[in-house]
This record gives sequence, C-alpha cells and structure tokens, in this order.
Amino acid sequence: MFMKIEALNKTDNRGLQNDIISKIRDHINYKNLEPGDKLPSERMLSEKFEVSRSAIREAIQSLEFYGILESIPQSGTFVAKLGVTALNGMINEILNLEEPDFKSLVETRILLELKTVRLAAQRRTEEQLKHMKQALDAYTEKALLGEDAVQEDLLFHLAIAKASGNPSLNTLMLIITPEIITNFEKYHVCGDDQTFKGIEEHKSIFEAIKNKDVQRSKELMKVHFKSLYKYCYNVDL
Amino acid sequence: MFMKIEALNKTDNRGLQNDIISKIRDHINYKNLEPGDKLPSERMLSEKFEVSRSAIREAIQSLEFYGILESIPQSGTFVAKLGVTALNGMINEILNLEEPDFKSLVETRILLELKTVRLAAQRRTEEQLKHMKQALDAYTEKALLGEDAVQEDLLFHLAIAKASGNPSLNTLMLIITPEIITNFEKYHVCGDDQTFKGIEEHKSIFEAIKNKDVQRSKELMKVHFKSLYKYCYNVDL
DNA sequence: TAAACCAATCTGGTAAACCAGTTTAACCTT
DNA sequence: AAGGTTAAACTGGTTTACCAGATTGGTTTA
Repeated sequence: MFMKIEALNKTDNRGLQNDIISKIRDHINYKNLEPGDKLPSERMLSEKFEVSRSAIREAIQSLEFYGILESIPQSGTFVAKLGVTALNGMINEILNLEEPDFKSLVETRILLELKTVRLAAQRRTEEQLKHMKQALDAYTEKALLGEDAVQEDLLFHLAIAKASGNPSLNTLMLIITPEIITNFEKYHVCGDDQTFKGIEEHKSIFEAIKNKDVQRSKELMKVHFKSLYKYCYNVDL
Repeated sequence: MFMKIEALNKTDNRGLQNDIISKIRDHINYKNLEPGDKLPSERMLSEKFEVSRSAIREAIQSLEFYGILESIPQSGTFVAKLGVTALNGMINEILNLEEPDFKSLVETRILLELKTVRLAAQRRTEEQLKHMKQALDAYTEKALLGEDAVQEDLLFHLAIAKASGNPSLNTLMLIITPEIITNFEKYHVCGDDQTFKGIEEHKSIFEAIKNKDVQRSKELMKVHFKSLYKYCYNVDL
C-alpha cells in the first residue's frame, strides 16, 4: 500500500512534468525558435499551460539538466544553441526515456569502468593516486574485518573514475552508481567469499594504475568484473 | 559584459546550491543516517541552514537527480538505501564535479557510441529499424541539398542509441549530446566536405545494423568517428 | 540628429501563506 | 489496561505576493 501510493504519486508527478515539457516542445516548434532564442516568461507559460509557476520551474530545471534550456536570472530562459529539429527530437527522446533495469545499469557500468581504468592508468596524478590509495586502504581494512565493504568498494571505483581526468565520464559514473549499488544490496550480488578475493583484485588494479600499465589495468578490471557480470546475467531479474 | 554577469550568477547559484548540499551531507554524517532514513523536513532544514525553503527544495531536487535522495509527498524526504560512507563520498564527488571540456565529451561520446552501435546491431527491433531509417532519410535529404545537416546527423545517432535497448546508455547519450552539438557548431568541426562522405557512412552503418552484423557496425562507426576524433585532438581548445 | 539617460516594466529568484494527504499521539471506549 | 478512534500536528506540493536586477522605450540633452 505504501509502495502503491509512492508509485502513483511518482507517476503523477512525472506525468505532469512530461505534459509541461511536451507543451514547451510544441511551443518551440510552433514559434520556430532559433538557437539561443528566449522562451516566454515563466508567468506566461504558467498562464498559457494553466499550471502553477512552480511546475513550470521544475520542468525547466529538468530540461536545464539535459542542456536543453538555460535560465538566466532577471533575464529569461533560453533554448540551447540547437535548431528546432534537434530540440524537438531530443525532447521527444527525453519524454520517452525508460527507467533503466539492473542489467542495463551493469552493462553500462562495465563499459564506463573499462574506459576509466585505462584513462586513469594513463593520466593519474600523484594526488589522485593518493586519493585512490586512501579509498583502497579503507576498503581493505573493512573487508579484512569480514564486514560488508560494498560502500568502500564503490568509493574506490569512483576514485578511479575521478583519476581518469575525464569530468564527463566521472559525472556519468556518479549518475548510475547509486542505482547500481542499491540493486547490489537488494540482490545480494556480493557474496561473502567475493570480498576477500576483491581485496587482491583491487590492490592489483591500483598497482597497475600506479605503474601506468594501461593494458594490464584494463585486463585486471575485466577479471574483477567477470564474476559480477556472470552473476548478473545468470540471475533472473 | 553579458557573459560576465551570466557566469557570476551561475557561480553564485551553484555556490548556494553546493553550500546547502554540503550542509545536508554534514547532517547525514552528524546524525549517522541509516539507509532509507528520513531527512528533516524542508521547513526545518530551511530554518537550520537559514536559507529559503525554495533553495532547499532545489538542492533536494538536484540530489534526487543523482539518486541520493527521494521525496515522497506528504511524507518526507528520504536518503537512498546507501550507508553514510557511500553517501558522504558520493556527495563530495558531486560537489567537486568539474565542468566537462570538449575533449572529454568527445572521448565519452565515442566510447558510448561504439557500444550502442554494437548493441543496436544485436538487439534492434523492426520498429527501431524503421525509426532509424526515417532519421537516415531525413539526414540524407538535407545533406544532398548541401544544407547543414548537423541536427539530422545527431538524431540518427540518437536513434541508434535508442535501438541499443539499453535505457541507461540512451539516457547518458542524451545528457552529453546537447553540449557536444553546441561545441560542434562552435568549432565548426563538421567541414562541408565531410557531409557528403557522412551520407555513405551513415548508410553503411544502418545496413550493418539492419543485417545484425555486430563487428562490421562497430568498425564502420570507428571509421565514421575517425576524422572527428583526429580533428578534435588536433585542434587546441 | 544622435547619443545618453531614466523610469516603467519585465525577468527569474525568494519568501510566506495555504492545501491535501499522512503521521502521530492523546483520548475514549470496552 | 488494551485497542480503536479521532483530532491535531506535520509532510511535501502549490499558490500567491514580493524582490532586486535586467531590459526597454520614450524622453531629454548635447
């Protein structure tokens, strides 16, 4: 019952948001807005769409996140420097986005991390190395005590992402990580025997990055993900 | 001067947001919130941090996007089912996120698309194929007229991402695409001679996906990106 | 005539009051 | 004293009014 209420409300909220977003899309099309053009003021949109200004602001904030709009205080809200065709297509895609399932998330994570680890091996600075070492030590300490070290595990991987020197990849990792880790604990993906093996694997990955051994770092990460990958695809979700 | 104002205000806004987010982080640490615990009400946080409730709500919405928090109407705002260690680490990473540069974005896009095209070749449905064909035709028509077809180009690539059947990858593509395309036009990456070659390349990629030729689709995409990749790395940004 | 100025207006952001469900706890009943 | 009932307090969401800075168009001035 609690879940049902939550789901309903989430749907309603998303529904209203999507409704407003699609109306904004229609307006962009109807007015043939040029790249960088100004959207009508929040008050006007609020009145035109017959919804509260708060709702408009939330929808705008969502589109701002995707880089479709940009609000400038005391000035206005502007569309990105894209043509109507691109804007229309992108907004449609955003409206039709599905909620990612666990398999998709894992697939994406593996892809991202096989890249971040290579880049980290290439580009890591001494400071980033230090940061990774701290995360590794925290993980090792916790794991040796036999305690659950999923969180420390995660932070080590995020430290690698940061050391990749690619802010874009780092951001994407941060976006998918919470959902991943939540499902990890939900499905008990991390067996107790895995944790001890994980220590050695993490350690070797760290050494490879430290030694700037790009190829080896990637191979080690592949091995590290192998059991996880297999586990996820065997399990029926 | 206009840019300066924009930058300043963006910084201020981001500064206030980050300030609130870091205070929320501190509260989570201080109170040692368990996974799924409830955050104090927006009013309490507003009073405690001495900022408006609107500002609190915006900060919460940001953290909701990253999956760190979840608001449930008439009930409360709850932290994700993560421990304080993970929450603390993730929020810190979010606060320290750098603005992606063009090179990072291109690097990420190439990584993502080499995956989406392979997955699309594996999994594409007939309907998705139809969608891609439409995007391809729109692109071809525009390009043959000698007009700028950057938008149609983009939509074809997004159609591939959608056909990958991985909502997570699709989402990430949508997030980085606007910034990419904006910089494309800014730096005039797409030379006029590229557009005609692009038609053939797009067509062949489409055929490979249609024929479910995974390896070939990836190779063709690599070729398609080669000039772009080279161009981007040669240019000083 | 054209440049400079200034006030009315418009903007996104902020604050405060209000709403409809939820949660809590005190109260009454048995 | 235990359980059911109910009303008051509390929640995120919404509405309304207000704010300070940006924009704009007419007016003034050189």
